[in-house]
Amino acid sequence: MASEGPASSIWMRPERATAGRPAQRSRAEITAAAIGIADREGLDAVSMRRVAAELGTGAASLYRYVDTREELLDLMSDATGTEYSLPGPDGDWLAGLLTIAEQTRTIMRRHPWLPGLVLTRPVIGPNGLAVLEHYLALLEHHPADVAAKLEAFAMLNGMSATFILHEQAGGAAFAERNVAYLRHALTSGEHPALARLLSQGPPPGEPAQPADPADRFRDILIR
Amino acid sequence: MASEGPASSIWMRPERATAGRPAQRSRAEITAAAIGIADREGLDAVSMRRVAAELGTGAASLYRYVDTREELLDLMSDATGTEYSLPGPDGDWLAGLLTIAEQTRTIMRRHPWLPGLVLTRPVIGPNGLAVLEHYLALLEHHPADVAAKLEAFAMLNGMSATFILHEQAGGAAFAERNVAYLRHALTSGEHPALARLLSQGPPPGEPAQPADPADRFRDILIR
DNA sequence: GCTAGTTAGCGTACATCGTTCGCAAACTAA
DNA sequence: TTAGTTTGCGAACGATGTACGCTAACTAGC
Repeated sequence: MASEGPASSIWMRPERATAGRPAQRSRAEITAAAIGIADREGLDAVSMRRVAAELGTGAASLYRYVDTREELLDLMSDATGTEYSLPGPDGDWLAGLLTIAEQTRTIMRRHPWLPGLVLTRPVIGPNGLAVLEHYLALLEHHPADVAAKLEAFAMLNGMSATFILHEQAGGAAFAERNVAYLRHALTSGEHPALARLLSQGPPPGEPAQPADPADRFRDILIR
Repeated sequence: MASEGPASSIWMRPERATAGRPAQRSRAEITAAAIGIADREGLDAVSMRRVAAELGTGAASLYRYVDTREELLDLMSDATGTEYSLPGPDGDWLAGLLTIAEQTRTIMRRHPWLPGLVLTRPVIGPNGLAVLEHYLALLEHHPADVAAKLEAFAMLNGMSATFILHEQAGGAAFAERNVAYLRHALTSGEHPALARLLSQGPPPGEPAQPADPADRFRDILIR
């Protein structure tokens, strides 16, 4: 019986047993394989069989390391926490926050599947906890109470994820469909008011002067 | 051949053909059934077979109305746009924006699956277009250019979705797991720094003075 | 009213998915 | 050496999204 109560996370279970046949693989190894597939082919390509094949093993074997596929996704999410560089605080907490947020953006651009996971299935593991710890240390002398700080952390992550999601969507298939429909709706002659409102600038989809997303990101966060 | 280019939305195809055997159902009818299931049993329960069964028909029949399941999700997303009440602008654009955002919150609470869809699969259909039109009308005399307004609209929706997602997560299974792990990590004796930082307030998971989410929502939006 | 032509309804089938079961192999502790 | 425990994993199950192909039901033109 490896599974415990209904509300326990994978990191509360020991990774390896002390007795019996030793495991050939590790959580980290499996997680890395899954992340590689997701980076290359998208999150949907991360099936148990596909990950197992990547490791040269059988699909059922993975269930010795992970209770469900969703737990594997949790491992992937948390693993990206190792990509942060968390220097000691230097007194300027705003600058510290911006540094975190900008690293978040870099990491999420490196792993296009991350924003979706963070938003739909937020999870805290050892690495996420380290980031949270750093964040709280930055704000140690800030007057706000802990609850507010935690909520702000959640909103900061959520906004970053949302921003990167939209940033990616610029060239993705979804935007094409939406732009196509917008054009269709405008061309159809209906919506004269909308046409007038939109005519104040360039047509959607191809801004004449595309602002650097990094700058826009910073502007939105700092306001 | 019903499908066109790779990047065209469902609303660019005519709903009903002029010739041939007339359809027994409509997009709206199918969408309503799907929304009902999602409201009651969650988005995962919205399978083609399940929706078809709800309508007393076969799964394959749905493909006469919709090319893929994802298109059905698009229909569901856009259909929620009919639940807005969009009064004519009265000059106070900030109040107008807040009214929209608060309706967004109400609608997303009524359809718990909506925030996830909005974030992962943003889509614009006829009803979403009406909301966008109203939003742009509110800001008609605002000095910002159209691109900035569109981006602000996207961020407003994204932030609303993120907020409701976290609001819902308060009692959901994910939070339990995370809180359980946090407690586990703190109890384990490691992370003395984190323990100190968190001790400035009540333990996580059970805030002593839970603020009204509606107020928090307004505060965050207005700042 | 008849005949083409076109579309809808849908049973069936297929590939793929997450997951479970059960057994043999491989190890630790005594 | 033995008993106990855990791992690896082939095979199977149920559910999923979707393509195919047939029949039934309709419209348009005569």
